[in-house]
Amino acid sequence: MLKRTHMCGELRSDHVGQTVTLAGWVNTYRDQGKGLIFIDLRDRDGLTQVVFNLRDVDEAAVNEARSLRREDVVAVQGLVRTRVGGANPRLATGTIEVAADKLEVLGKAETPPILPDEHEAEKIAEEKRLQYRYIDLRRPRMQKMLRTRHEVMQVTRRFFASHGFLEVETPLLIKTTPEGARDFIVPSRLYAGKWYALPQSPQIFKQILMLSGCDRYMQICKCLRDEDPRADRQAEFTQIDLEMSFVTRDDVLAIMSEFITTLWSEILGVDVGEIPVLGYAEALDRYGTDKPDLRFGLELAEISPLAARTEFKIFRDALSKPQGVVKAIRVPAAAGTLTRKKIDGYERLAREAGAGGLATVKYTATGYETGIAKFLEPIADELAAQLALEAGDMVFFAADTRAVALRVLGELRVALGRDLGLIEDAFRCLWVVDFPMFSYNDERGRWESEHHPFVMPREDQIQRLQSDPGGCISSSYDFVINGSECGSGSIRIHRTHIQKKVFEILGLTPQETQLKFGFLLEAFKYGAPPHGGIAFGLDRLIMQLTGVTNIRDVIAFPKTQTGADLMTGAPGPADSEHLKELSVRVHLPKRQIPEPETREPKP
RNA sequence: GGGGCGGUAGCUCAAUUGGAUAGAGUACCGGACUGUCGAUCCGGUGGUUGCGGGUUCGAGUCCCGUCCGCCUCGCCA
Repeated sequence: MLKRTHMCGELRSDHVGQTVTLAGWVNTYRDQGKGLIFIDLRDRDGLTQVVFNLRDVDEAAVNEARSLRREDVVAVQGLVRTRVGGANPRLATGTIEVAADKLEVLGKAETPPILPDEHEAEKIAEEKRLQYRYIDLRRPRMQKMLRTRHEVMQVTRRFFASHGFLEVETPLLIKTTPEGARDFIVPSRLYAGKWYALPQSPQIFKQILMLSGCDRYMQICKCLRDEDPRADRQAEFTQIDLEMSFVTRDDVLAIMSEFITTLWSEILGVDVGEIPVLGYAEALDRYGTDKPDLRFGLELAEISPLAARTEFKIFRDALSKPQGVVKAIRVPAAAGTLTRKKIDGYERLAREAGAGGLATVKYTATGYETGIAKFLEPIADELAAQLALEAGDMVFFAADTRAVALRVLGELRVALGRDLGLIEDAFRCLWVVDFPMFSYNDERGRWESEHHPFVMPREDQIQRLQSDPGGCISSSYDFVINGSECGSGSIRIHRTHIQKKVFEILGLTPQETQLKFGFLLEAFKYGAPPHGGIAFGLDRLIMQLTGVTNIRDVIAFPKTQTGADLMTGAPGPADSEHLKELSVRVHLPKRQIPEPETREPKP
């Protein structure tokens, strides 16, 4: 076999005169007839033009080159020389070419079902790209993604190692934990009828590591949650998981801010600047969400006191509800640009978000026009002053319970920012802190953890666990970048009596607590340091760093929305022998679930 | 589980109100061409219109069911 001497993106004018050997895939071929054939050879590094010329090589080699087709794998030996036909400025190697004298076909390709062309990739059905992932991954952009992902992992390990973190692996086959997402479970062969769970996160193990004196832990680990995927969510995903002993919240935020700054600097050469900290309540009030996109303004305004002075029934009805509010969003200079159709779309969006409708008004030099203009007369000047209105602005109103109004305007804000082109090309990070400890689930009639059951209340809030669980503020924090939640953590409970109290609020009986978390409570008894940490969503960080909106594009081998792997055909059936060993019997529901189709390439 | 969009040649798409032999680009096959570079030019092969049923003289098109993919709500401590 011809041994490779260089990569396909490597050769420059400096190499002219050298005899080299390249190996890779035939990206394109251009047969000029008689005895002149060009091959663009591709590997993960780039493209190099190889030329077969009857004037330089024997006829057998030219004939073999003539039979080359796209995606054939070949090795080529030849002389690097300046291009006879002029440079190609679109290629990094565009000034040179390799004049082949030896060709070895290492892997002849059948006609490929899809081609790894960047200009085609956007059009090819994702189903096909997933089915033939090995071809799709040959695209430069996908190679770039794999490389970026690799670099992020390298930077991460280097950063945390240099800050005293130990990389420790935690088990995949673990005990199922109640609450949280649905677990994937694995039958135990040695304990008939018993099951392992796959981890939703290494949460308990990393806390145990703190009790074990590990002091600082990190791991890049797979987490599995059996819930329906979304554009930014897979059942199987990767976390950068971290935990530190003897720290306060601000200690964690400081070092994690430094990590993010380092990451963006090393991967993109971008300075993300000081990362601001925003309270949960303030984030909701100003942006209608706990993961605000700070790349544009359009902040929400609270106008309940003014709204109360109008005769508008929608406003008055909303304000008479418990937690009723009227909130407004000023859209600068939108009166001329927002079409009727767009505004109708926003009204539909508002209804889908739970609102009864969406009140609108235009502000002009002569006052309010259209929509609910007439109702605003009693508060005309004060409203204009509070919202700092200028002629040409529009205002959207949401009047409902606080939760609904915030959700409606929060979603509207994002849609407006996008539609009006207000989103700046930048990375805007922030920490959101001071989340509530619990939220009340009306359906289930009980308190649930806002984050998870091991989150410590903020130090000044501990007594509220007893008196006012709903008002109790936690020590947790979320990392948000450009409106995407990419990390989440907290200071943990390390005192048994507080942990027991939290379990009690969550409705676990002492017996259940003992059964499910007895080992953890026991562990706390024998010397537990205060500790806290965070987990970053690696996939989401890579999405931000590579500018893609689909999590499947940053995972080498992702699954579909129904949890299938279109390349391998997983999930598949287990044979009955195997099931018998595991003491598992399959009991299909009445409506049979068909096997996922295995996608064998046609012969 | 709900809502929305989509599925026609290997790939990307078209096909009028239900009407004749389902077309185009590209890939592939054959031919021409010694400086191309998303090569070009000429010719050709290629179809279970996702699958099953129904309505009709006639279905890619209409109806019912079902499968697959994407977006989304629920869900995601």
